[in-house]
Amino acid sequence: MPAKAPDSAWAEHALDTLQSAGLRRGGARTAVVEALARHDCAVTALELDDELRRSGRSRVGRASVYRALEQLEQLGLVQRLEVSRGTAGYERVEPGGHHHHHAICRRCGRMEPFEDRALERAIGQVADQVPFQIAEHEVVLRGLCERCAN
Amino acid sequence: MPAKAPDSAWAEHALDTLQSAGLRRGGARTAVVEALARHDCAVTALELDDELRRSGRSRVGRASVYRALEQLEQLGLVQRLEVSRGTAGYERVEPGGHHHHHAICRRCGRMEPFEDRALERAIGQVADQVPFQIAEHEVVLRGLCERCAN
DNA sequence: ATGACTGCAAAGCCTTTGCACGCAA
DNA sequence: TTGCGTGCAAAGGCTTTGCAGTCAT
Repeated sequence: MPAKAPDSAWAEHALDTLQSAGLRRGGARTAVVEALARHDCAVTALELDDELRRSGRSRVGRASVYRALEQLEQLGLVQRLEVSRGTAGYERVEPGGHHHHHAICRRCGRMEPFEDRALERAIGQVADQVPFQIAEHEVVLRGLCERCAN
Repeated sequence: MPAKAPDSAWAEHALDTLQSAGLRRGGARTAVVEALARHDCAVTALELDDELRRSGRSRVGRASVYRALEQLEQLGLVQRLEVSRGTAGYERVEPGGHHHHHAICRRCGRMEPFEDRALERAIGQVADQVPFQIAEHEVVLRGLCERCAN
C-alpha cells in the first residue's frame, strides 16, 4: 500500500518493452508492472503479492508474480537483489540509467537508498577493466541503522 | 578440492576469535574453518559440505557447516553474499581489511574477483555520509563473461 | 482459433530447527 | 561433570514447476 504516485513513464516503457519482446499484456503481468511502478525501492515478491491480493481488483496468483518479475528482470526492466537472508527484492530500472544503491541494517533489515556520482564513476572504470561485458551492478552497505545502533 | 595452500594465518585468527567469544573448538567447526582457509573466493555451504564429506577424515553434518558459517559471519570472520539465485557464498575476511569484489556471469555463474583502490575510496566516503554505522560492503558486477559473450 | 498467460497446488532447493548423543573444557 | 557442539532427520520459507482452464491477439 504505497501512498505514492506511480512512475507511469516506467510502467509504459516496461509494457512496451514486454510487447516488443513478443509477450502479451496479460492481466497479472500488467498488475505486477503497475505495482512495481508505485515503489521507489526494492520490494519482495511476497510483498507485491500481498498488495495485489489485498487491493482485490483482480485475483493474481503468486506464481504469476514470480514469473512476471523474472521476465522483467531478464529484459533489464527491474533489478533483483537480496534484501535479507534468502529473500529477493526487486526494483525498477529507469531507462535513463539513474539509480541508487542500498544500506541495509543487519539487525532490523531497514533499507536506506543512496546515490553517489563518485561511486558510479569508480564502478564504471572498474567495469571496463574486468574481462566481462558488464550490464549492471549493485552496491550494498551493511551495518546498523541509527535506531539499532543505540 | 582446492589445490591451494591454506591461509593458515586466517585460520588461526578465526579459531582464536571463536575461542575468545567463548566458543569451543569442536571438530566440525574447526573443519569448516580449515576448509574455508583453502578458498580464496566465495564457496557455497553445500560445496564445503561436499568437500568435507569427500575428504572423509571426519563425518561433518550439513547443519554444522551452516551453523559454523553463521557464527563466523556474525564474528565478522567471513562475509556472505548471494552467488546465484537463492544460494549464498561465503569467503574469508582478512584481518587486514584487504578484500575483493566480484563480477558474476549472468549466464554461467562464473565468478571473477577484482579489487580497486579508487572504488574502495569512493565507498568509504559514501559510508560516512549514510545514517548507518557501516561495518561492511559488497559490490557485484553482473554481465556476461568472455566465454558466454560469444 | 490458438497458443500464450494465469491460478492453484504440488514440488524443489537451500537453509534452519529439534532432539538425543558425544565431546571439549 | 556440565552444557556446548554435532549429526541426523524433519521442518521452514522462498521460489519454481506442472497442469488445466482462460484470455489476448
